[in-house]
Amino acid sequence: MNQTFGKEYKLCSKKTIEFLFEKKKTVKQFPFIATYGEIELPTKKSFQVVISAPKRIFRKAHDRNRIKRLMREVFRKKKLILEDFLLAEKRQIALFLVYTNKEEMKYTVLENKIELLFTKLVSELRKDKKIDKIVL
RNA sequence: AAAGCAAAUCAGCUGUCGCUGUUUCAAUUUAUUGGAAGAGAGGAAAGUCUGGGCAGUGCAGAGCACCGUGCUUCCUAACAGGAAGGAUGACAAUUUAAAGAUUGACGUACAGAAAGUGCCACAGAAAGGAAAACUACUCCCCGCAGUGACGGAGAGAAAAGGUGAAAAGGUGAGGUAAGAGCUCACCGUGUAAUUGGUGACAAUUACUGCAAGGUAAACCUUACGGACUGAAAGAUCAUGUAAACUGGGGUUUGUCUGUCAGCCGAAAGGUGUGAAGGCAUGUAGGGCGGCUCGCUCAACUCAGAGGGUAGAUCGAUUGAUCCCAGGAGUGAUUUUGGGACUAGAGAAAUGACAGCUAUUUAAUUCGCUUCGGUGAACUAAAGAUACAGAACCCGGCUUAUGAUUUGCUUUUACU
Repeated sequence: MNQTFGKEYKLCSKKTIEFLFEKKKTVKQFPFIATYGEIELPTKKSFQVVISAPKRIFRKAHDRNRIKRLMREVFRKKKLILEDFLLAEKRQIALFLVYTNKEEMKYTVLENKIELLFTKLVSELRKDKKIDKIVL
């Protein structure tokens, strides 16, 4: 199926990012930390994401570029896990993904890790919905 | 073969999946979907150290302060950049009795120290005062159990020793009690003239002298130059409202004009109440990079218009551009002709994976060998890797860097 990962998946709105960090719902799977939240987005895609490598750890610009490219690549390959779930449920989320390791890791390792992260995230989202129903 | 310098290039191909612009085709739901073609990081994109373009703010002008630069001529849009030249420094070689001279590659923040102020530690007798006598030197006088390589007092003397980064021109000769630019020769240094050079400066000649140092990346003086901010600059559009913006009226005092209205007069004219205009002037306030002189604005009111919102578009890539050829110039550079369009993102694209080719390392075999190595074949492993990612654009400087290719120079080996 579709593996494209274009501009529409990119989260740029400062307001949305502020909203994410107010809520502070996170899922951890080394070497990633994902902060997420449900919100209505100005796009037809089911999620938008910020991909980040901290400047504190990676001083050189080309190192940061390398990490972000790897993260974007594995995200693109594995995003269907998340996207299929969200499409089925007809929900939209915003996501802020941070790389926390101090060194570059191999592509195949990262591919497995992101898969684990997505499955965790999906189960968390299921729980959230149950809680919402109870409240309602 | 090695080293140095200069220049060029940052691999390519195939497959799968993607990213950002551009052009284009098709479909429909008319703003979306799908497809095709072609483009997509650097020599430093870095440091943000400099010079400009561009933009905004400010600006009558002058002085001071502040900052920068500092041999000459040239190049350039400009420069703290570059080219050519001059001077100078220590080093090496040659030469000389020595001082010095010549050559070479390298370095120089290379204006002024008789405008003034400050500083020059330690050592040393003396370190800036036309200075200084410690040892040793010379002369003269005195003393003595001692007649000395003795002791004391005076004078001369900066040549010798010692200290120091530096001791007051150097070397040789004369001279002298001993010495001293005291005198002479050569050299150095200062001043002046002449000649050569666009000039920095050089050469020659003459002369007074040689007691009067260094430090200005210490203050300072002098010549020249310099507004400040920075693309998150700034412009336009959508929404429809501020204290910022634009326009009108109003805004100190005096005096003049006699244009308009008013008043007096039959009129000529007068008056100077209001309006208008000209000139002069005062005070408190705002503005003019930090200060001074000086200049300039108007408080209030009415109307127009608009702010925020990391929104969209422009700014933004056709330019002091790049490539090739010819001409000018020692060169930096410039000029003529022809050709090219070569990233334009926006929390920031240019990628990931797999395979092959180059190459590197190791082992084996064969050839050559000065026995150090070296060339070829084959096998295995690694396998495009250094420094590093455009953020408005150019010129430079500095720093970081692995390879491959080409040219020049030097050294070594062989012919």
